This record gives sequence, C-alpha cells and structure tokens, in this order.
Amino acid sequence: MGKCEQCIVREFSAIKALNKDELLKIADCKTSYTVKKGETVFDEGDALNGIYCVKDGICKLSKLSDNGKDQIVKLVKKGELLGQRSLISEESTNLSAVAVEDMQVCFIPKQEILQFFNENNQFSLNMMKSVCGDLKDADDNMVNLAQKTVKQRLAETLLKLESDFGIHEDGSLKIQLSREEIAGMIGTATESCIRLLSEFNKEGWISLQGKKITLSNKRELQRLI
Amino acid sequence: MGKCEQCIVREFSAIKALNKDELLKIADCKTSYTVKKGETVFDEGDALNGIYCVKDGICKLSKLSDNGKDQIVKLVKKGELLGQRSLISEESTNLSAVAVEDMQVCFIPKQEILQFFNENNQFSLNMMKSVCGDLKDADDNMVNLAQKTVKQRLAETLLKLESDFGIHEDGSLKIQLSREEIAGMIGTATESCIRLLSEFNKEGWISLQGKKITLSNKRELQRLI
DNA sequence: AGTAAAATATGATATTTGTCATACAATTTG
DNA sequence: CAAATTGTATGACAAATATCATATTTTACT
Repeated sequence: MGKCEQCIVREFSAIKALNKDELLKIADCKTSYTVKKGETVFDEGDALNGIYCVKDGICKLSKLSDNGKDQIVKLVKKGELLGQRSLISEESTNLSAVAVEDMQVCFIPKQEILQFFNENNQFSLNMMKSVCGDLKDADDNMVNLAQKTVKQRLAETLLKLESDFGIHEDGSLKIQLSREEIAGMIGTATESCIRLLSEFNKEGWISLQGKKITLSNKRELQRLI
Repeated sequence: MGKCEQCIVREFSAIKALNKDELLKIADCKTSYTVKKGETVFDEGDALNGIYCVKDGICKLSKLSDNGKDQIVKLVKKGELLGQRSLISEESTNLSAVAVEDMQVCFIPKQEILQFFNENNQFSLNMMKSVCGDLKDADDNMVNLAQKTVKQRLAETLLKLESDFGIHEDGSLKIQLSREEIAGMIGTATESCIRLLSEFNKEGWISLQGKKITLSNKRELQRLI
C-alpha cells in the first residue's frame, strides 16, 4: 500500500492540512485502485461511504437530465477530491463520476474524514474553501448557461480547457473529450456543438485533426465572449 | 441592541451550533439594520468584512451578465446567512444581494465568525452543510438551465416559489416578484416570461391579478416538468 | 484485415426564443 | 390630480438552436 506521505497530489487538496500521523492513518485505511476511461467511479444516487482522492487522470461529474442528456457539471483532475459534498451533506450523490481518461484513485472511508473534521480545523477550513470554490464556479456557470449563446459558451469552454488542462507539444488540447461531452459541458445538442466546431475551424480560430483540437486564434475566441 | 439568544431565526442557520456565551459575544458586536425593498445589501465585487444574518424579509442573490441582464442565482430568506462564501474564500463577493421585500439584517464581523470556525466544530460543520446545500441547488439549476425549455423552467420556478415561500389566504404566492425578476430566475427575456405567464393563464394553470400569481392547476404545471 | 459499431459531419427543416415596436396599465412624483 | 415614469402585455419578425435524416469517417472487435 502506497504511503500518502509521499503521494505527489497530497498538497493539492484539503489533505494538505494533515500531519504525518494523520497521513499514516489514511494510508492505513485507504483503498487504491484504477478506473479505466469510460468506467464509473460512482453513480447519481449512490450512497458513498467515503471520499475519493484523485491521484491521476480526469473524471467528469455529470447529471442525467429528464431529456436523456448528460449535463457535465465539472471536470475533476489530479489532486482533487470526489464526493465531499455528499459526505458532508450526509446524502446520496447528486452527480455521477465517470473517468474521462484512465484514473488512479484512493478511497478514504467516511469515518476517517469525519474524525479529521473534528480534530483538525485547518482541514475543515480547507474543505470549506474547496466547496466554496465549486459553488462560485457553479454560479458563474449558471449565468453563462442562462445568458450567453452556445457559440460564446463553446469559445469560453475551449479556452478554459486549455488553461485548466494544458496543451501537447503540437499545441493541441491535452484533454480529449468527445463532441458529445463538449456538448454536455456547454449544454447544447451534440449536432450543434459539432456544427460550431466546424464553423470555428473554417474561421481559422481552431483546427481539428480527428479528436485533436488546437486553439489557433485565442484572441478571436476571447473576443467572442 | 437585541439579544441573539432570543432571536427567532437563531435556529435556522449554522448559528444554531453556538452556545449561550458565543451568542452573547455576537450580540455584543453585531450591527442590526433595515434594508428596504430594492435596496442593496452588498454589490458584486464588494469586499465584505463579515456576514449577514437575515432576521426578516427576502433578498435575491444575482450576477450581472455581460449582456446587461441580471441572473438571479438564489433567493435568501429569513434565517439564512449572506456572504459566507465570500468570507470563507477570502474573496470579494461574486454576487449582489438586493432586498426583494423589506428586510431586517444583522451584520456579524468577520473575526467573530473566524474565531467560531476555530473553536466550534459543529458551527464549521453546519456552515459546510449549508454551502454544500447551495452547491447542490446550483448544480440542479445548471442542469435545468442547460437542458430544459423556458416553459418547463417557468413551471418549475412557480412551483418552487410556492413551496419555498407559501401562499396568502387567497391562494396567491406570498413572494411578489416583478416579471423581470422571474425572467432573471429562469434565464430568459422579460417578454418571453410575460408571454408564457399569459399562456399559462389562458390555459387555466395559473391566474394573474396584477402582480399576484395564483397556481390554480399545480398538477398540470408539474406535468410540464 | 475486414466488418460492425460508434463518432463525426452536414443539410434541411421545425421549433424555440430573443428583439424591436408599440400599446396599455399601474405606479410614482411634483 | 395630471404628467411622467415604470411595468406589463402583445404582435411581428429575426435569430438561435434543436431535431431528423443521411453521409462519411473513425474506432473497436474478432
């Protein structure tokens, strides 16, 4: 079993507030495993018995709408935690978590976390900050969905994907999402998303090579927003 | 200065975790005042030096979009706190708070709250739960904005206004919002909102008498969603 | 490699929603 | 109380977006 003390992503979440002893306690009770691209970490409505620490990879948090479409609420990357809201609220999850690329995750049982809440104020405060950050993002997203056009949202999402997840040496976005997933992020029909990507491509703002997307004119994309 | 110990809304928020002494401390440093309908509690971008406890009345939390429209993110009522996110994140507010009806609010300085975070775990936990509740609502809202039609969102909003704020003896919604505000909640143009309200009225699902709205066929409204 | 399945692309069309114009009603103000 | 302002209502039209149909390309699978 890996030592949390030496885990690279230790510093990226509320966990950074834990001391040596506390980290040893986690290392002792955690379960590490791999989640392949497309596999589910948890499903909407599941009762979680703990939280997940994402050691590597990316997953999407999404919610199935009545019309059968999956709305992506957030992309979670290396270093972040999964399932805090559900644990804190003592409710089943309201979102599904599905790997967008192969992941390594560690599951930490509920009771450990609850104990840290009681014993380590900085841990609680960090967790609060993290949830507050999510809330701010969600509010911003709401305003975008309500008030901006699909075109604007697509441009904004592309820029955000680049700044959040970076680019390959060839300049293309590191994160690879299907057209359907991108549509699910911006809240539109898959066909509309494809159509607009084609349009952006024709305008020369982006270039498409299969699934690869390269932002070739960020200034113009920015101007759209 | 009023005693927080005897305040009716004490039980409705994270504050319920505070003991007698802690309540006395708040009572000692808080500032109570009135905010008239239409007046601002704080503006987007303001740096807050504390949080507000809503003793009476309702306010809207909204964000101004680039297109000049105000998107309402949440309605805050009696008993709830205002400005927690900003305080916890140590950031300026991302939302404006404007009274929808006359309010009585108490301002509690930042340092008091931060001290409670350090000394009272249950208070921290309650606050976390409250923020998590907001996050869940925001996620649900995002999905609705992204995947449902304006008609569905209007029906849902009307039903929610009734269940959250109740009705008068004559059956009409207790909370009175302008058409523009309702439009700002569901994320649509004011004219579209007015048009749909007229349509609902003609269908006999609601009845309109001036600003008063009565839900006369909730089953049909529910069916729309 | 060859076939099936899935993802991407694009056209045609329908529907939804926004915008602009204008009228009317209600409310505020002097 | 009258005038002015603001809010509500409705029509006509334009724009944005969804839906359905159908290719085409890519990927997955023996």
